[in-house]
Amino acid sequence: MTILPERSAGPAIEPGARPDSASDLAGLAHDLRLVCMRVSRRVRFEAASEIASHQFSVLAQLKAEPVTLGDLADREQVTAPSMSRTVAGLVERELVTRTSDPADGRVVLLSLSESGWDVLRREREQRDAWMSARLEGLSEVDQQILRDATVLLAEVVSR
Amino acid sequence: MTILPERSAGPAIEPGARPDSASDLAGLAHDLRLVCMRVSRRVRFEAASEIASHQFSVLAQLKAEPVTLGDLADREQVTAPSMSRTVAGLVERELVTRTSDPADGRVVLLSLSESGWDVLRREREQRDAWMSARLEGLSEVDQQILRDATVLLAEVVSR
DNA sequence: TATTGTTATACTCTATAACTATA
DNA sequence: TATAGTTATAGAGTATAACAATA
Repeated sequence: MTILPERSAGPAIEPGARPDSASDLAGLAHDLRLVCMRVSRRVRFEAASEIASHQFSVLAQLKAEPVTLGDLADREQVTAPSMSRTVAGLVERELVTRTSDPADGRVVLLSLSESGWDVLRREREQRDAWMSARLEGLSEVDQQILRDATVLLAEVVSR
Repeated sequence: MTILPERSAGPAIEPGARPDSASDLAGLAHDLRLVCMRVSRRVRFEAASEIASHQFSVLAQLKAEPVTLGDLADREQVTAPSMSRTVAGLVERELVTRTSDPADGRVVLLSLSESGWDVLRREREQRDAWMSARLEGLSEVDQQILRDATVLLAEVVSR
């Protein structure tokens, strides 16, 4: 039995024309993808944000280490001019710091400021709070299922 | 042991300053949210699309039944003028059909055209293909874990 | 001469305000 | 007079093309 609509097997997408096949991998792929995207969408919509989505995404890229503008553009799949502008806004808001690469004068290294960390932390807390509210009251057994699934998902998504 | 970075417990977000607590619900919420959002992001980035994200989102809203412009705007969390314009583009591309509500002359009912269904179907197939490729080769046990988790996630996200 | 990044310009998506048509 | 939707106008984000600085 399929819990989510629009199965990928067969040409029919219309309601009522869905084959029953949660036991095949394609069916799992569809249902799992859809539910993940629903989580993502609702988190983005319902966890009130103080920063635009594309800006937050850039901040998140700077968590681990300073990144060049070109790398940022690649990771976010936008052009260099576009990223240049986004970064300029973040620098103006003092969420991101620009430094020159001592080894190559052309390169600009971008890193998070203290305020940038603060924004990132608050945003994360709000998003996690939304998710925590959803999981509230789940049995230990169900929690363990989700824990195991999280490990699996993290593995397969890294492929 | 936490598999994903940036735990929500405690003030520290910096790498290396993460407490170990995958056994609490907050930790699960964080890890699960993050992996769902990663799936969503990679699907949107890597499953090549023939249609812009916000346009696709509107098409998806029209799957079940005709929807008014105002309802569409609410669901997509944009203003009516913005949705009016988005819909105008979809109507011009003949992916969406406009009809008048026989009961109320002010209301515009929007529904999917045949081409709209085609686009939706192709997009869904590409996204599912991406996800299927990730799940390829998973053991039956692991598949069952993900199936159970999908059911659980669908339930809690509906809350 | 090639590469990194910015500036110039145009197009799209979004918003608020003002307008039209219908109830 | 209130509601559903559109048009007018402006503010961002993004793209391509042209430019500046450095390697």
